[in-house]
Amino acid sequence: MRIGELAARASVSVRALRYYEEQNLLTAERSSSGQRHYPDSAVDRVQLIQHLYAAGLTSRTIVDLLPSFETGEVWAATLDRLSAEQKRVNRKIGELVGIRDRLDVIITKATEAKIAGRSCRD
Amino acid sequence: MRIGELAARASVSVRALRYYEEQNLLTAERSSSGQRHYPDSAVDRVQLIQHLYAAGLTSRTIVDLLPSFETGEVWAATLDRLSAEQKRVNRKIGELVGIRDRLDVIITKATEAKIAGRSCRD
DNA sequence: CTTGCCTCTGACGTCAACGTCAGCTTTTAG
DNA sequence: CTAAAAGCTGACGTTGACGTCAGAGGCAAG
Repeated sequence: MRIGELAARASVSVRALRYYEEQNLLTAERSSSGQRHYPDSAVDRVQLIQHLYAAGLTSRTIVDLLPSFETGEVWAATLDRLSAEQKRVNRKIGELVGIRDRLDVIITKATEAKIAGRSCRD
Repeated sequence: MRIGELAARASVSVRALRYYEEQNLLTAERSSSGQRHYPDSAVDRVQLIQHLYAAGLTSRTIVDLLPSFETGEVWAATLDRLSAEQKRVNRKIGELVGIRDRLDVIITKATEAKIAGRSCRD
């Protein structure tokens, strides 16, 4: 498939896909006229990349760790980085859960007060 | 306390504190010579701000929602935004847990392979 | 053929949360 | 008193993941 279709199927912009290629996160076959052509598997790859970005990993880190995600094979030197990222992600989950709980408390209180007709201004 | 001490106690930079003031997230008394003076409670406030940033909230959003966090009192219009942020945070937690689990699988496999002496290159 | 959409390669723009530097005043330690 | 440390106000720099625009070429439909 060409870049537009991949962008649509993976829900990212065309620009993002070209950027991923620039960062060596994604490769493409080229047609004789220079257009990029991707296999179906590229959709999953792009979505994985998106999830890793969302988890706070940088392009540089993703480029190092992506092979491990796809092959399951891990170099010894990579294992440390994987563990480091795991710890980082776990810390971030903790932070987010903390905020979510505070939001829960506030929202619950406000909703109860609303039902009771108190302390919820307009 | 002055800005340097607050920065140290809240583990942020002096620049960050001035930036928070610029964004109306933090106010300070001024001495006659113009120096900022903060109450002890500012430490907690700054740490809360940091956590909200870490949760992916923007300055604009924090400035709107911070009063709710501190007073527990919620305007009706604010309640929707709080819920929206809560949903966003919950989605993000889900994403992070997904990544963490994939990291778990990879690391566990790699570690077992290492123990067994297989598929962990150097 | 040509119209209209897709794609290409640069290359500059954006946005948020600060970092950093300059030049100056205030406070503190000895 | 004096020098170092800390504070002040602009104002420009940084970083990452793209957005956007210009100018040119490619491709299926009528």
